[in-house]
Amino acid sequence: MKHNITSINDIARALGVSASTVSRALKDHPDISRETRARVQAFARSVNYRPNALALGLKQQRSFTLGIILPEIVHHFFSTIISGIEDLAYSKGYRLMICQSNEEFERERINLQALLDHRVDGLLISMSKNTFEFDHFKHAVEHGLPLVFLDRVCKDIETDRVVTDDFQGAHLVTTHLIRTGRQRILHLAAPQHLAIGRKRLQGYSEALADHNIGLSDELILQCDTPTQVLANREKILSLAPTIDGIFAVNDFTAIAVMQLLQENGFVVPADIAVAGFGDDPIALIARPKLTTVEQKGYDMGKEAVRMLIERLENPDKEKGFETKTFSATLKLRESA
Amino acid sequence: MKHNITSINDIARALGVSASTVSRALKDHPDISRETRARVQAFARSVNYRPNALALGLKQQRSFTLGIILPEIVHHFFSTIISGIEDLAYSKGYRLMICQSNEEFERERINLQALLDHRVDGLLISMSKNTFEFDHFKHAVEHGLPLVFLDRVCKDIETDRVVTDDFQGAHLVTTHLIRTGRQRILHLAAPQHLAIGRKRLQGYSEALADHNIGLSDELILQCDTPTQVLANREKILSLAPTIDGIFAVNDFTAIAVMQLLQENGFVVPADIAVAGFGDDPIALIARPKLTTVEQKGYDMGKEAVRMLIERLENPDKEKGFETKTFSATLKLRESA
DNA sequence: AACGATACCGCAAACGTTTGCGGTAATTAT
DNA sequence: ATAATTACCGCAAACGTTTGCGGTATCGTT
Repeated sequence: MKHNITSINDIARALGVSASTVSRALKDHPDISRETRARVQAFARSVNYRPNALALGLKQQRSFTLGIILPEIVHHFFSTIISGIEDLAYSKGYRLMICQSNEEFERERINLQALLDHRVDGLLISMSKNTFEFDHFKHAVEHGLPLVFLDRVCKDIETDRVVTDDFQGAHLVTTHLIRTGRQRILHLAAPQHLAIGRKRLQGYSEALADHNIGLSDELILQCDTPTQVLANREKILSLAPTIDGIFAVNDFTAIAVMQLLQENGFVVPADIAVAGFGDDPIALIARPKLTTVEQKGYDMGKEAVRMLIERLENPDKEKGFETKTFSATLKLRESA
Repeated sequence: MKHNITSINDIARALGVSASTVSRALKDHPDISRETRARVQAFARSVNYRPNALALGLKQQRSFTLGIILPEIVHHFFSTIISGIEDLAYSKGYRLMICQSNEEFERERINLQALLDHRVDGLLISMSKNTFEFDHFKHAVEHGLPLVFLDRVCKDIETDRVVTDDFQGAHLVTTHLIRTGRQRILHLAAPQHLAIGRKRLQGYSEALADHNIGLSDELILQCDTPTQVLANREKILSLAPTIDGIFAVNDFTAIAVMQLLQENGFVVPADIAVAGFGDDPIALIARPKLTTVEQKGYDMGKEAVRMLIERLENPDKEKGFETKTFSATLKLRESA
């Protein structure tokens, strides 16, 4: 609804000049006399004039808005990403339109379409777990829209990416488990169509191989949420007497399995060492405190939006796509 | 930058009709013949025509965008609020522009101004902890923009609100502590210019009074973050031998103080019972599991956006402002 | 005095969409 | 045959902003 907001046309009428004079005066354009500029600026201040971003966006073909699609906002890692994005975007004068896909392909597609309709200047996307088809991303990129994939990247689309060195992190933490005497390590894995799932499993596998420990299929379980820990409780408990370590693909899953073990008489880390991936705040709250791999959500978010804004503000600079890989850091605590 | 996106004008040229014909045909307007409507619609589909939301917004004076300002996105409670908002907004066809104030008044003010510039249809705001002056809210409301305050409300502005029954929750949990034998209960409070801080302290005070227990100023400490628990560690540890319960204003603070006590030889809940407010996932991760008051962020977010959209979609319905108060539920676990 | 240059402002089109209302041809009623 | 009505489409203005370019008055040079 019309909110009696003052426009350039209103100012023009009030001062008896044209809208183009007002527009130029507000920009301190030398074609407009100093006197007229001063009159217009003073009046604009007095009526709290603010340019309409919709009109500006239509005229300039820029909306100063970035579109973000993440799987789940409540997931701590994703909320730190958003926080990092928002902090830098705010300082650079960009607004954020944030959507969550809730791991649903269709919702991701519809949200992406809506962001395109709103003429966002660029996109930051972490792909849904259930996205197996990428035309919606292709469509966006074909429009020349800069897009940075974050964490959950789509390998079919050539574009900038910001990821954690999942392989390295998994390798580090598995190596740590082995070097502290663990030999039979269960890996609670993410779905393998996700790069992070694959790379963390690869890191785990390679670390075992590096220590001449054979890979055992029965020690790899797809289980990447607390809900799935519950769903797999019988399996996990039947394996428990035969293992001495667990590397879970994220902290929530690690803590869920740790608590399951503790509730069933196992002592962590004495009986079974447990490690996660993420270094969420819960890692410090859990007892024992969780050994995990730090994942720098905030910094990743900041870097992703920095890369995006660099493309937006240098559109003619033909720059090859980059993948920025954040190194993983092992956080040694009590659980492993 | 122009992304070669098809406009109504492009379709009009291609089909040899006028833009107004195309616009009407796309809306199945009876003034346009069936044959022309069919031709236009088929062509629009074939070129993936999508209306430009900026142009639509300018013309219709509606942007189908809601502005949200919250203190901190990484704070679990706020991320659940966003999730609730986003789920309902998505289903009703609204986009979200989300900003965080980082508890800074100036950033809240600038973010609010930017949302107004973008002509968001309505606002959902949880006030910054450091907001003591409300002209920026008044300015928004004076423009006739619907605004719903969430959780951290501003009492000087008449508008819709969604809150937790902080008083009731605090009363419930303090009563529980008393009824399980605790007599000297430390309250770790939020700043008193925040309604939630005041009401939770009031609930605590009233519960003590209800049980003929005198209120002691030395048992009220402003301390509402883990960082402040560290800052107040000497004070808390000097009080510890003289108290038998703690009611902290939020879960993070409760768990931080619980861990401080445990690290200094106290047993929870045997020596000192500890309760929080919020029922974040960390409540279940902490050991002992935290007794706390459930705060329904997701449902509050959903309700807030429902109220906002109801006003947007019924602008002529003169409806008094409401405050929806979500009841608090005590979650009894092991820490108290 | 005449001509050229400059200061200062406004016209009009454009971005993309919607819609009130008018024009014209075809159809229907008298 | 003529008048009235209707179907179907387009013109033009509007939402709010920007900007290329032209008009006019004033000033400076010859």
